[in-house]
This record gives sequence, structure tokens and C-alpha cells, in this order.
Amino acid sequence: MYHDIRSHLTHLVRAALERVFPDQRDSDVFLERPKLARHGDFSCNLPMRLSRPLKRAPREIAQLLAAAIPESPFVDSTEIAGTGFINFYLRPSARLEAVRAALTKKDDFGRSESGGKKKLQIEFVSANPTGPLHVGHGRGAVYGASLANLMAFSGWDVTREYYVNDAGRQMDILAVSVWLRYLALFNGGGVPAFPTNAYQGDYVVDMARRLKEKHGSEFARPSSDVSPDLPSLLPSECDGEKPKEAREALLDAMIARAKALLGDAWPVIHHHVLMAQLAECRNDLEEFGVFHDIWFSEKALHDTGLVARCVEKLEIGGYLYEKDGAKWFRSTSFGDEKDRVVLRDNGAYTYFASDIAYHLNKFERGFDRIVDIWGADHHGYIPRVKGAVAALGLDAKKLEIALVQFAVLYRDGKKVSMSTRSAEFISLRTLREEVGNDACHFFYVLRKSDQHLDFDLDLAKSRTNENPVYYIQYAHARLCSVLAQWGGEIAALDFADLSRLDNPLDLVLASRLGEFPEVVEAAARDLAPHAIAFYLKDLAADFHSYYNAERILVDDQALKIARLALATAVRQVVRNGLKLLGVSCPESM
RNA sequence: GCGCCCGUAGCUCAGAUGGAUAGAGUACUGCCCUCCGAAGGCAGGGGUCGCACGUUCGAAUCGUGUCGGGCGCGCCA
Repeated sequence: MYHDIRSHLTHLVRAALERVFPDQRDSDVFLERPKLARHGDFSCNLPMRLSRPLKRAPREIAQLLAAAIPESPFVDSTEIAGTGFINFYLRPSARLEAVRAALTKKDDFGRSESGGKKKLQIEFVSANPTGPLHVGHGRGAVYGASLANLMAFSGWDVTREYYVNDAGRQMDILAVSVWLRYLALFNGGGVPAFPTNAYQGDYVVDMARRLKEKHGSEFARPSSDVSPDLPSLLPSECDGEKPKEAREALLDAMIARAKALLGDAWPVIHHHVLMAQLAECRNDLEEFGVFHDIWFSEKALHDTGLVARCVEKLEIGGYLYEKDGAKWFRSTSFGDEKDRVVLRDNGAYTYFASDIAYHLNKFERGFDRIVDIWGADHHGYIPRVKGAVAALGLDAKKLEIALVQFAVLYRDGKKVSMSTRSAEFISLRTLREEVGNDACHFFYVLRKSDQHLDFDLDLAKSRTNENPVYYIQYAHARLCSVLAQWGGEIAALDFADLSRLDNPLDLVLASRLGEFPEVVEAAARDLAPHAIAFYLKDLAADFHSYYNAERILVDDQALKIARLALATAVRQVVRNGLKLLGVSCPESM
């Protein structure tokens, strides 16, 4: 396989280096794959790097090194080129190794043990369960899911986790929103005003209906009791002073009023709403092909007292101080721009406090590596979380934060605004139904995660368009079609004489297959599943090109079997790659 | 104002540890189905890698500055 050949060549160069320039034996020897075919299969720039310390011309060094490189059964020839590269040309048999490997390893071709079965946790999506997942969450979901597949394929023992923010004010706002919609379902006594900053979507009304179906009028209260002494919630009344703060205060007053009026019934509504949203969310993700092993409750962190213990631990460590009646974490000691409150003056822990506890819990569960996938708008949060982790005496290097930039929707060439609280947003479900899961996955993963994503709805929605996912799936369908027409047993291809694959296009395709393990390895190293998508595009292009230039089902039996073996190997790699991305491989389309 | 991310072809984007003539897709132009699937292939035009300095044998890549865009700077979650 190519990976092995690379280390083999590295070894050869190193041997030559020791022989010719023993003083430089500690230099890094790096072999890269040239972008241009005429520069060989592998290229080494060591001569140029040695030019300075040796005070000799690169080409001269290259001559000496190249002459000292031992013979190899894999190398056809070497050459000195450009300003001092040593280029290696492999024998066809070496390039065809990948075809054999793909045929024998099948689903495991590309799999590696570089993760060493160490425990890796990937936390992703973790959206507040306060409404349908939208297009922005979709990107995090696909990134997390494909990254998890990629890391598992690279030998990590992966746990996929969703952190449920079930303890905060947002859930209260949703609960009160549902309750108000619920009240509106009862005709008597008029309807209380519905705050503009409560959750507006139709799903809130749906939950209210289900609440009524299940509990009847149990939670009904006279409208006159709900908001008589609260100032009007119409925004026009608030203009003039500070509308936003005033409206938020009114919402809080509304929540307090609801809790007072409902008493023990409030937690029932709260729980009903949470469960409904969580089920909705899980269902939504599973239909999308995105799964989590663990749904971790923020509330549980409070209930088990871990948040309190965590704050205590920081206090004992001397990382906290009191100011204005609140307890502050000295995050500036860890590079943050300001200190952060963990315990408010009203006695409530901040979200930050439970997040610290959550990370402590992650470490206590014994993960060797933890990857948090966050929306890029949370980047300012990194120093304080890493700081808290360090303050707790944990190894902050085990924690990595992968930021996912926003997806911006475009329709008719114009931006579509997105806000969870506004009724006007595109849900992930809507997008999936219109675009299809496959195109959706592929579109999301076709960009580097830390790059802004322009999601063109019109483009993604049109099914017969130039969407690249079809390009790759089409290659797969073509391969299936050819193999079906042949009709033989795939196992028979194990005896194919691959040396018959001797024209340049055969070898280009074989070389491409050989890259796959390296691409997987690099993608895992960089936490970059998009690299798989780009590779698959290249592979599909090579195949389509091959298909147009060469016939697979030829009369020459031995050649036909060899080409079918190549085709099967290509199909295998397409499958392995698309599987990592969560995209299906239709046999016809 | 401070911090993080980004600026590569008309458009959308790839380009680890600095390497050879900077690549795809799309759009545009012209070709290729009596032939395994034309959702395909082949060929062509299209670039000062935002700009300026610097580091060096060599810079899209590293450093400084600058211009432009996105995001973040709560005792919210």
C-alpha cells in the first residue's frame, strides 16, 4: 500500500543520508506526492533543505544522495529534477498493490489503528431543546457525525455525545410559551398577550395542543390572572426606553407569574415540553442519519451536586474570589480577557459553572481525548473553559475545540435570515425533505468546517443539477451496472492477473486508490472530513475519465478480469468513503 | 476599541509541517453516444493568491503593517 511505500522510501533516503552525510542524519526526511504526474510518484526535497547547512548546491547534494539510495523492488527509477528534487517513479506492480489491498480488505480498506483504541469523546449538536433544529445545527451534525466515523475508522474508540441544556432560562421561556398557547386554546376569558420574544413557531402551538389532549384543562387559568398587572407586552409600549431589556424583564415576570399560578403543575408542563422537544430532536437527527450514544443532561449535573463540588474545588484551589456578591473565576490567569462569574449574587450558578462541571465529568469518565464541536460564535468561550479545566488540575491538552462556522442560506441570490425565536427560519427537516439526506450531508461536508458556508437553497434543491454528490453516486451506479452485466462472482477477481493493467490510465486509477489510506489518515489528523469528500470527487473524476477512454468488458478474458478487479476496487473505495460521510451508494439512479 | 476566523479564476471553494508551470467544480466556447449508463468524457479561454514591506536559495503558506468581510466581547443560555 502507498502508506507503506512512503515509509519504505523514507527509509531508503535516510540510509543514503547516513552514508553520504552522516553529520546530517538527524534531518527530517519528508516525501511528498507531487501534484504533477511528470514529477514522479514521490518527491523528496531533502537536498534543498541540506543546501544551507552543507553549504553546497542542492543539485550536487541530490546527485550524491541519489547515487547512494539502495535498490528497491518497488522503485522503477529515480531522477534529479528542478532545483534539486529527487523524484521516485514506482514500478507498476507497486502502484497496483492498492488494487489488491482494496479487494482483500474490502470494508476495512483505509482503516487504521493509529488511534490505538484510545477513548475519544466527540460532543456535537447540543442545541437547546427549545425548537426544531435548523440549518445551522445541520452543519454541526454532519461535521460531528462524519468526524466520528472518520476517527472510529482511524482506530479511536469513539463516544458520540449530545449535551442537553435542560436547566436554564431558555427552557422556562419555551415552557411559558407553550402554556400561553395552551391557554389560547380555551375560549373563555379572552387571551393573554403573547410576548414578542417568546417562542413564536407553529411547533409551540402543536405542543400546546398535545398538552391539552393529554391533560385537558388541568393547567387552564383565567386570563385575568395571568397578566393583569404586568405592563403591556406590546413592543410599541417599550420603545423609547430600552426595549430589549424591558421585554426580557417582562418575559421573566411572565415566567414567575406562571410558576406562582401553577405551583406543582409548572414542573409537569416544563417536563412535558422538554421531553417533547428532545424526542423531536432525536427523531430529526436519526432520520438524518446522525446518532448519539449519550444524551447528557445539564440538570443532572446540578442534581448530583457536581456543579457545587466543582465550584468548591476551584475555591479550595484559590481560583475564585468574591465581588459584588458573586463568585468569580480568575480566568484571566489562563489567558482570558476578563474574569467570569460562576455563582451569581442571586445564588444561582451560571451556565459557565455547569459547563465546567460537565468537562470535569468528561475527564472523570476517562476519555483520552475530548473534542467539543461548537458554533464559531462561541469562540470567545474557549479560554475560560480551557482555563477552568487547567485550574481543576486536568490536562487541558486533551481537550480540543473544533469550531464550525455558520451556514448562511441563500434563496434567489439573497440571504435568508435565521433566528430560532423568529418564526422565519428554515428547519433542518424542511431542508432534508426538499434536498434529500445525501445531498444535504455532502453539501455540508464539502467545505472546511471553519469556513463560512454559503448554502444555496435553489442549487441544493434542484435534483437533476450539478450537485457533486450525484457525480460520485453516478460513478458507483456505473460500476454496479458494469459488474452486473458481467455477472460473475466477485471472489473470482481475487485471482486476476493485475499485471495486465499496464496502460497509463489503469495506473492513474490504481495510484488514486493507493492514496485513500493516506487521505483518511490526514483527514483524521486534521479533524477534517471534508478532505474525504474532495478525494472522492477526484476518484470519481478519474473513474469517469477511465470509463470513457477504456472498455472494461473486453473480449480478452484475462484483461477483462483484471479490469473488473480494478473496477471493483474503485467501487469499494467509493463505498468506504461515502460511508464515512453518511452518504448512500445507490446501485442505480 | 480589543480578540478569533476569513480574503485564491466571473461565482462556489481545495491547497498540513515553506518547494517545481497555484488546482477543482460551476459558468462560457467547441467537440464526443450504431460503442459497458451523456447525471458522463475531451479540448479551450479565464489568476498580481486583497495590498505593502520583511524572513530565504524558494512564500498562497511564515512575520509585521494595512484595507475589506464575518463573529464574539452579559451576574444570558
